Amino acid sequence: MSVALNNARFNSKLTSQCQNCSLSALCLPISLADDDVNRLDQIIERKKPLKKGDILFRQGDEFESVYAVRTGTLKTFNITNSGEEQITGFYCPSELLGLSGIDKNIYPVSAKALETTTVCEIPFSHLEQLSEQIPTLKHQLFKVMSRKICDDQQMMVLLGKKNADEKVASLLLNLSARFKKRGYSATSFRLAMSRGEIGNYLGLAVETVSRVITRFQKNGMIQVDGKEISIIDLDQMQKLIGMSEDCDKIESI
Amino acid sequence: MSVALNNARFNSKLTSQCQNCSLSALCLPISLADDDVNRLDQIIERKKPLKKGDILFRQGDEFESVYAVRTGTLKTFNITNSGEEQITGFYCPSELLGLSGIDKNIYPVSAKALETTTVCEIPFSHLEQLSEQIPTLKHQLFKVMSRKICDDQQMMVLLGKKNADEKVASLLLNLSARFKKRGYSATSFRLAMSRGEIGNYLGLAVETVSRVITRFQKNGMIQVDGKEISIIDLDQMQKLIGMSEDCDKIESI
DNA sequence: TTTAAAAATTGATATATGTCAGTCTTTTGG
DNA sequence: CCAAAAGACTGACATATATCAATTTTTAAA
Repeated sequence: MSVALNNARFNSKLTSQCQNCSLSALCLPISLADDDVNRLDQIIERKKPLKKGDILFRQGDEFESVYAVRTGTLKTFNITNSGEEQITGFYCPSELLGLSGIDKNIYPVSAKALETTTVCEIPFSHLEQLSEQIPTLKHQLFKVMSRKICDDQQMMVLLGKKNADEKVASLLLNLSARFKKRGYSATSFRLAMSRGEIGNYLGLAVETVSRVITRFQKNGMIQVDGKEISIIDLDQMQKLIGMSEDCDKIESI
Repeated sequence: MSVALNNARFNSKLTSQCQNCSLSALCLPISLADDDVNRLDQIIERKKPLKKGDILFRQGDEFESVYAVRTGTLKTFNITNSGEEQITGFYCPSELLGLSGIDKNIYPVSAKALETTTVCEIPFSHLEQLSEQIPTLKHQLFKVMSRKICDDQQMMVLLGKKNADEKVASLLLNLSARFKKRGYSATSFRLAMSRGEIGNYLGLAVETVSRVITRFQKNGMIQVDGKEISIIDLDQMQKLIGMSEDCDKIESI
């Protein structure tokens, strides 16, 4: 992207693709030296785009890589013994997925594209090796995993303590924050997932999700056109969930 | 402990405390060389016992250490904006807590002893440094964190999809498995946490927990005397939750 | 573009679990 | 050892959300 080149990095001698990737500010450890970025770049494989519905990895597959989302969205899920799908997360650009596979060398969930999606594949053994030579990278990895633990625990709070309204509002605000971080609008975005997937993720029936969204719209809190969402009254919404989503709260202290 | 000394390690030249700790098989990376164990040992501080109700660290405190439980039990929890406590985990001997603090350098939860408890404090900066010199240790750390992510996601499935019976049964079987791993009885143990704490953790009212436990007892599935629990019909209980708790299932493939 | 299939919405009803209240039991501190 | 407080249990009732069913809208395929 010429835009990407016309920034502060324009004068860099780097030739790496990571360097030129519009996501690098988010996905690269901030303080990696130029040379380190090049080394990281060399272990990354850019895979061809996934179409909607394509599987990136399957529950039970041997764990080899973690993936950074470049464009699009994925969901991770397990198939429970009773055969139902349980969604455990949604992944947007710049986010890393697959970390849960490290423990047993097997992915404990499947990952599926919700729309056309591109990812960078990062073979974990290489990443781990490289992290031996680059302490900052190692620390970043610890941080990313720690944040995931923190986020998942917030999700536990949501599932255990919140009512349907709070659950849906939390998801919308969470997505909003993630879009914002990537430089997109915090108040107007497109949901890549269906109402059914939202319900599955939040522990609600589809019908309940639908009703909550309708109610929010009648309240004038949001405006909805299919998958397009505009948050009209961000304040009210934040109040609704008691905003200070704990992990987030701490961030702002 | 003389018992500990009378095992295969008796002939070791190691003098470290970790080496002699009855938990070492669980808490030490299995394949650390003797010398590495000694180095690990040197960074660990053994703290004086916590009494029931004592706080190990507080939500918002600066993150400095992770802790390995030696004896006793702790819970981690956050105080939500509305002032309620939400328990995010219980920690038994050999388990590591505090990892969620790495990300923001602040503990996002508090940790409190449920009974008299001893822990080893492991300053994280030292551990991280040491992990640079001992790749196996680094890998173990990644694994521990990955497992935590995996476990938390299972918890999300539990909270989102399971009914009260399944939730309580899942917790009992989960505790059972953890006791078993440490060499204790898998079918007879003492709950360190109150019914209220169980309910809080599982997203249920105390009364519901009480009723479920009573029902299980009437079914002859368990026998209860206050906090003492005996699982009578493990099979039935495993069937109840559809056993193959996913992460566990994969382990057994 | 037309048609079939999938997803979303809405209403009526059922139900699991929460809430409230009272009692009994266990734990704890003096 | 006793008294007070905390925890646990049980029943009656309330309610949020699930389930079922029917309709409308959107998406995907031919």
